[in-house]
Amino acid sequence: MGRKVIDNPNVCSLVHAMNVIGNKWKPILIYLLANGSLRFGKLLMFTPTISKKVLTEQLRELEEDGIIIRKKYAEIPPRVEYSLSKKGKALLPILKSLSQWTQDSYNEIEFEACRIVTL
Amino acid sequence: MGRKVIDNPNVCSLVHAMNVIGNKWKPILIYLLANGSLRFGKLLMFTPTISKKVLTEQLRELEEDGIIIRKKYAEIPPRVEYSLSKKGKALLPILKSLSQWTQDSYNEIEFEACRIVTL
DNA sequence: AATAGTGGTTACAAAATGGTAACTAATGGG
DNA sequence: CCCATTAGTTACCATTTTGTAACCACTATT
Repeated sequence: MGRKVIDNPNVCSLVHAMNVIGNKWKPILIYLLANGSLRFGKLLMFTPTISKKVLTEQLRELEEDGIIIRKKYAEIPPRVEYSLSKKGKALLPILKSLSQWTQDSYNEIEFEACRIVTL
Repeated sequence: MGRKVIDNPNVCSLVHAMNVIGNKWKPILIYLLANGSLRFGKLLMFTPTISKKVLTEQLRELEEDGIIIRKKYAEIPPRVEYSLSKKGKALLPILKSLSQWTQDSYNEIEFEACRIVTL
């Protein structure tokens, strides 16, 4: 009589979604790209305290998962533009509703800690 | 000329939401409680490979964040029932749409890895 | 007196994630 | 020949997260 397992495709898909977007930086990066493409340098500026290394890693993973598109121009100095793919854009309303959920569920004081993190 | 910062309340709230649900076990636990309360032992059984220690930690954090309710009965052997709070229930449609997003965006092969994890 | 059952706790270890600082490649301009 | 610019890479380290195994408290049952 072994341990029961999850074979629920909904739970499985949810786990997958979390693997794709559920970490410290990815939802922020996706949100930043909501209004169009941005260059590496801009993403670095707009994402406070992220390092080049970690930004590169996160962008690579998002690209692998088909969330963003990386367009490299053959210029010197280099120019690279990141934008949301169709999959990525489909995520926006969901991220918006998550954001809204926080705003509906917690008052200012309760998530003050978050404000500090992002200042 | 310092680095720019995020003061967007939407991004901030999204970060908060991810702090609350964006890890390996929490979305699964919330999903498991979608259809009513479950005892500690059942949650342990239905969440493959989670350890008692980690399950306890996750449940405590979800309780602190107001997502679940812990009801302890004064019985021997002990009985503890976990259920979703109002905040927790409000999360369900969002988790469902995340799950749906995966199912719309990735084919079976692409998230086969996830199936293996949950078997 | 020993054991089972439930919901934990504890000390410890391993793995995953995130961070720092220095370095690189390629080219135009002074 | 040196410097600036951009988008990285590299080696190394710190922190956070997750996991393992043993133990505990309380009572009923054998």
